[in-house]
Parts: sequence; C-alpha cells; structure tokens
Amino acid sequence: MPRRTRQGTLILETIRKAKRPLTPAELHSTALKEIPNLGLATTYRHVKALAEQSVVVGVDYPGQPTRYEWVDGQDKTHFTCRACDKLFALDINQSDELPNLEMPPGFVVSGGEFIVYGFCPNCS
Amino acid sequence: MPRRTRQGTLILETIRKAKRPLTPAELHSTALKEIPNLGLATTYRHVKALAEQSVVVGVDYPGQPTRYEWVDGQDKTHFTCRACDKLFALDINQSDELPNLEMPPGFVVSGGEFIVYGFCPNCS
DNA sequence: ATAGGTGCAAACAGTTTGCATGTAT
DNA sequence: ATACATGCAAACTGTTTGCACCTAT
Repeated sequence: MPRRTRQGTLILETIRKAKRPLTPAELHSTALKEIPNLGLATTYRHVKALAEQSVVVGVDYPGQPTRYEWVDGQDKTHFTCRACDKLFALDINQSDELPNLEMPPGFVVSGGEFIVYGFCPNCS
Repeated sequence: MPRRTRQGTLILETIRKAKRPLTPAELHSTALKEIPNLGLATTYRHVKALAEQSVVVGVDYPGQPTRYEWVDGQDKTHFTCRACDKLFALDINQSDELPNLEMPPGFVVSGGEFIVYGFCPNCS
C-alpha cells in the first residue's frame, strides 16, 4: 500500500499549485525550498507515479524535457515555435474546438493534446 | 553553402520512403544497410538540419525518443496509450476534423499535431 | 585548394536504478 | 516490526560536440 510522506505531499502540492507545466528539474528546485535535502530521484519517482495515476500528465515538446501539469479536466492547447522552440499556451476553449473523434473499437480516450507548430512573432 | 553527399542523400531518402515516423536510431540502422560505416552522429546532424528546414518534423511521445517523419502537407493524428506507451496512427482525415484556430497576431501556423491519450485495447 | 562533411570517441543532459538508511504504518 | 520511501551515487539512454581526416565543390 502507498504511504503518505512529507515528500510526496509536497511534490503533489507543488505541481498542483503551479500555473504552468513544470519540468522535473523545475519541480525539484521549487520543492527544495520546503525540503532542502529532497532528492531529485524522489521527485522523479513521485511525478512518474502521479502520471501513472493520471493525476498529472506529461507533455513533451521537441528538444525539451518533459513537463508535467495538473489534470483539471480542462485539456490545453499549446503552440511550439519551429524556430526557437519556445512554448506558448493558447487560450482556447478546447472542448468547443476539438474534433469528436471516432475511435476504432477498444480504444478508450481519456484526454487529448493539440500541439500547433509554426513560427512565433519573434521568428516569423 | 550546403554540400551534396552520399550520406545526406541516403538519410533524406530513407526518411522519405519510410511509412512511419522513425527514431534517429531506427533511421541510422536502416541507413547502415547502404553505408555500413555511417556514423550515428551524422544521422543526427542531418535529421536535425532537415527538421530545421521543415523538410521533416520531429514528434515527441512520452518516454520515447523523438521520431521524425516526412512532411507531406498531410498532418497526422496519433494515439498514445497511457498504460503501455505504444503509439498508434489514427486514420483520420485531419483537415476535416481539426479546429480552425484563431491565433493571436504574429503567430504563423505551419502544421499541427493532435495527440490523443487513452488506453489501447490491450490495456483497457 | 578549401570549406564543409564525416566518423569516432568523449562529453552532456535527462532519467532510472541499486542499495543502505530512514520512517509511516 | 516490517515493508515502503528516501537520498545519494552510479548506471543508462538519447543527443551533441571536438577534432583529425576526408571529399564535393
């Protein structure tokens, strides 16, 4: 059975309170303020467990480490610049915009991620 | 000025002929059949250059190395299983299904990637 | 001839794992 | 008391880079 620990609670709270997706390193260094000797491996173990429980989701962008964000039922749309690889969050109500996919039998959809590629104002 | 080489041509052709996204390692081992001493670093250098020119696109899936696929104007929709991380290509006419996004000024959209998360028949 | 490309090996970055110790239950 | 959790360091994997040699221009 899983066990409640200071570290686990802190990591969960940190990622929940963040208003943007965090890399494990960002998560770790933020959490260090509360528990100064928190191990990076512990951070990875918790974030991985949370992702397996679908409490958080990992999102991957080209050339950047995986970022994790809290699952609040509201899926998000992101924009990646092909030139500078910067990441932008688009303020779009995705549930209105997303296609209603017909999945092959046996596939259960639990969420979606729409990544738009292109060039940002600085690079176009 | 860029120079035409056997290696560069081979890597471009290999990725173009592939019918699914390839990791640099897959690309390399395929190309090895033609040029047995082709270096892995050379493969990376070419694939990176092709991606910068938008001749290919890199797609990242959680926990897996970046895969590169030929850009043929037809963007694809993929499905990732949250449990086994396997990757499935969905046969969906994306141009019909994709939302018509209103982008903030200055952003130029050149493509999109729709990733659906969920559970595949084996895992659900 | 010469600048860019190649192969190899070493360096790097992100992530995972082994293990002795600590700690919720 | 006993298993699970932690911290540290070492191991791994994927990717990049330095450099001497090679080759298309």
